[in-house]
Amino acid sequence: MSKELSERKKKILHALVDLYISTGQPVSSADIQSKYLPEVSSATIRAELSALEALGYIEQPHTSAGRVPLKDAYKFYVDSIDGSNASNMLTDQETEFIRGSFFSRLGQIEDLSKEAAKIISDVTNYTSFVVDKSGDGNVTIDEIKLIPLKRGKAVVLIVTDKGMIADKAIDVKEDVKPEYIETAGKVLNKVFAGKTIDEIKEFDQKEIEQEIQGFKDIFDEVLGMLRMYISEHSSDNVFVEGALKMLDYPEYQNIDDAKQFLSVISDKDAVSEIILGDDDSIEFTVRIGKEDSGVDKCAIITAAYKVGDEVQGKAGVIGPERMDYKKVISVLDYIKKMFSSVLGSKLLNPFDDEE
Amino acid sequence: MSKELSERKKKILHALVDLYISTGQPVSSADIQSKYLPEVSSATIRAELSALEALGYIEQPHTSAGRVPLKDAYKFYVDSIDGSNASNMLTDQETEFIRGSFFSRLGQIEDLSKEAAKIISDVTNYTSFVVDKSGDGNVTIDEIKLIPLKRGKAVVLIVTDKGMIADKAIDVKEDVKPEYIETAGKVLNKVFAGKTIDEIKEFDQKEIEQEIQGFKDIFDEVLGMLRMYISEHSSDNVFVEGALKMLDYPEYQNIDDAKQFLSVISDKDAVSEIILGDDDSIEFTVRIGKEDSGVDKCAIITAAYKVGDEVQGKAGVIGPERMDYKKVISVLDYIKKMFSSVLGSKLLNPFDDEE
DNA sequence: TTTAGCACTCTATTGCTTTGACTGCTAACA
DNA sequence: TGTTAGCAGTCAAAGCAATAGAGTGCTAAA
Repeated sequence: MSKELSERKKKILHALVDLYISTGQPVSSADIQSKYLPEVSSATIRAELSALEALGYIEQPHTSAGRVPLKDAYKFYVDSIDGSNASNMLTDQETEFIRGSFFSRLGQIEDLSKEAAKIISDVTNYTSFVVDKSGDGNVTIDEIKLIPLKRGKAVVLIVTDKGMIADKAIDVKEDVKPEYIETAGKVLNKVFAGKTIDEIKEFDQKEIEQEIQGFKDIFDEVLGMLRMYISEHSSDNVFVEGALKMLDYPEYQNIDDAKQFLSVISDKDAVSEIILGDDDSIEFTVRIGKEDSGVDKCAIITAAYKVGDEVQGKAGVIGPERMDYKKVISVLDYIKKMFSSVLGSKLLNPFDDEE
Repeated sequence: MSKELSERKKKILHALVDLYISTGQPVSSADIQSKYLPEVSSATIRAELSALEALGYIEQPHTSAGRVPLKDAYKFYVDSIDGSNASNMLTDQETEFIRGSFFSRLGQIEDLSKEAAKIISDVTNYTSFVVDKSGDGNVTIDEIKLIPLKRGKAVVLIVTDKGMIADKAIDVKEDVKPEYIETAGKVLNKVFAGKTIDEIKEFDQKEIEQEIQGFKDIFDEVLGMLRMYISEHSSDNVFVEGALKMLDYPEYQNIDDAKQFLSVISDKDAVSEIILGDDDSIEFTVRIGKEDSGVDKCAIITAAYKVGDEVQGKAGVIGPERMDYKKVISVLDYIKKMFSSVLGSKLLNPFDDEE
C-alpha cells in the first residue's frame, strides 16, 4: 500500500470515486471509460480495477457488479483535493448566500454558532454541527454584583470576560438591610473577581467560609448558583442542524440505520465527543467509516476555527461516505474564515455584539 | 351512527380494538372468540363484525383479512375509558418512577416542563410534548433595573411577575456619569413597570420618546433588548421528547412517513399549533387520524394543566392510532395532578424554585 | 338466533426462469 | 509488453406461476 499508484490508476480511482459520489451506484468499467477515459478501452480499465481491488482500494458487492470505493479510496480522493482549487467549488450565489446569512444575524456568540450550523447544512445538504468551546472552564469572572429587588429578593449578576452574564433570583430575608446586601456584594466580588471558572470549581467550602463569615446564607445561594452556571456552561455548546437530511440519502433508507444515526446525532454529548476527539492542531479532519467516525456508513469532516492559536470551536459535516467532499470542504473553509474574523474582532470587544 | 350499539356489539368492538392495540394485526373473528367471547361461536362474531363494518366502525384491508378499527372505533374505545379506572392502570413502580423523577429536579419552570415531557415519554414509550404557556404575552413587568458595570457597560434587568429575568449588556459611553444611568433607570422603571409584555409590544416609538427625552441612546438599546426578549419569550415553549420512539412502531417503518413525522415534530411552531388548537375548557382531548391531528396515521392525546381556571400549558402524547390509550391517559392524568399542584404553589411564590 | 360446515377470495411465500449488467479470461494485435 | 475485442460465466433483480394459509360470507340445520 505504500507503493505509489501509476498515473493511470490514480486517474481511474479518482474517476471511480467521483462517479460513485454522484450516483451512489457501483461503477462499471464502461462508466469510467465513457465519461473519463475514452482513450483506452473498458477492458484495460477492467484490468486496472482488478489491480486496485487487490490493493484494497475498491471492492465488488458481487461478481457481476461494478466497483465501490472503500475507505482508502475516499482517503485518496480527499487527499487529492487541495484547498486552493476547493474554494473555487462554490458558485457566486452560494458565497453570496453564506455571507448574507452569516452577517444578517450577528447576535450573541451562541446565535452565531447556531446560524453557522444552519448555513452549512443548507448549502451542503448534509447534517452539520458546530461545537462551541468558548463556554469552556477558563472563562474569567470579571465582576459579581448583588442587586436587591423588591419583595425580599436579590439578583446575582456574573460578568465574565467572554461577555456572558448569568443571573438568578435568590431569597433574602425581608428584614435584611440594604447595606448588608451591599456589603455582601462587595465581599463576593472580592472573592470571585478575576478567578476562572475552573478555579472556582475547585473551591473548597471551608476555605471560603472563613473569608466571608456572617454572609453564609447569601453566600450559599450564590455558590449554588455558580455551580449551576458552571454545570450549564462548562459543557460545550453543540448545535446540530439538518439531522433529517440524512434520511434523504439511499444509505439511510433502512429504518434501523436511520434510527441509530438519529439517536447518536441527537445526543449532544455523543456529538461533542465525536467531534472534539481529534487533534486540535489539524485544521481539517476527514474521518471515514465506523471505526474512524463512530457512526456507521458515515464520513465526518471537521474544521477547527481559531482565533490566534486558540481553537474556539469546531464546525463540521456528517454525511454518507460518498459525500461531496470538495463542496463540503469549500463551505467549511469559507465559514471558517468568516468565523475567525468575526470572532477575532468580537473577542477584542467582547460586548460589541450589535452594531 | 347515532343508534346505540347492542351490548354484545360493544363488547366485540372493544375486544377488537384491544386486540388490535396489542398486536397491530387485523383481528379475526376467531381471535375475538378465543380470547374474549368463548361463549359464542366465531360465526356469530362474524355476523356482528359484518354489522359493525356496515356501521363504519371497522374495515377489512382485503376480503380474506381480519378487521381493523377505524376512527370511530377508537373514539368509542376512548369514551369507554373513564378516569376512575384509568388511574388504576399504572403499576406501583410506575407511579413511584413518575413521582421520583418529577420531584427530583424541581428547577425552574422550564426545566419542569422538559422533565415532564421526558417522564411521559419514558413511561408511555411514545413521543411526548409539553407546551408551556407561562411565557405568554400577559406577563407583567415588575421592575426594570439599570446597573452600571465597569468598562462603560451596563446591564438591564427585567423582573416579571412570573419570576423571569432577562439581561443583556448594553453600551454606555464611558464618559456618562453614574447619576445619569441611575436616572435613566428610574425613568425606564416608571415607563415599563406594571405593564404586560403585550402592552409593551404595542408601544409607539413616538409616544415614548416624549416621555424620556434625553435618554434616547440608552432607551433605544433597552427597547431593542425588550423586543428581543419579547420575540424569544412570547412564543410558547415547546418540549418534545422521545421523537425517535415513533420509529419503533410498525406504522412508521416506512422511511418517508417517518421523515414526514419527524419533520413535523421537530418544528416547534407546528407542534405548538397542533396542540394549542383545541378547546381549553376540555381537560382531555383525543384526536385520531390526519384530519383531526394534522399528522398522518397518528393519534394525539392532550391534557391541559391548569392553576385555578387558567390553563398554564398542555402536555400530550403522540403515537400510532392503535396506541395504549388507557395507559397514556393514566399517565397524563397523574402528571397533570402533580403539575397543577407544583405550579399552584410555585405561582404563589414565584421565586421559590429551590428548597 | 345460533352454529357448523364449506366454498370462495385474496395475500404471502416459495421456487423457477429470464433478463441484463458486469466481469474475467483468452487470443490476437501493435 | 501492453492493449484490445470478443465471449463465456456469474449473479442480482425482476417476473411469473403454483401453493399454502388465513379468514370471510353464505347456507342449511339445530
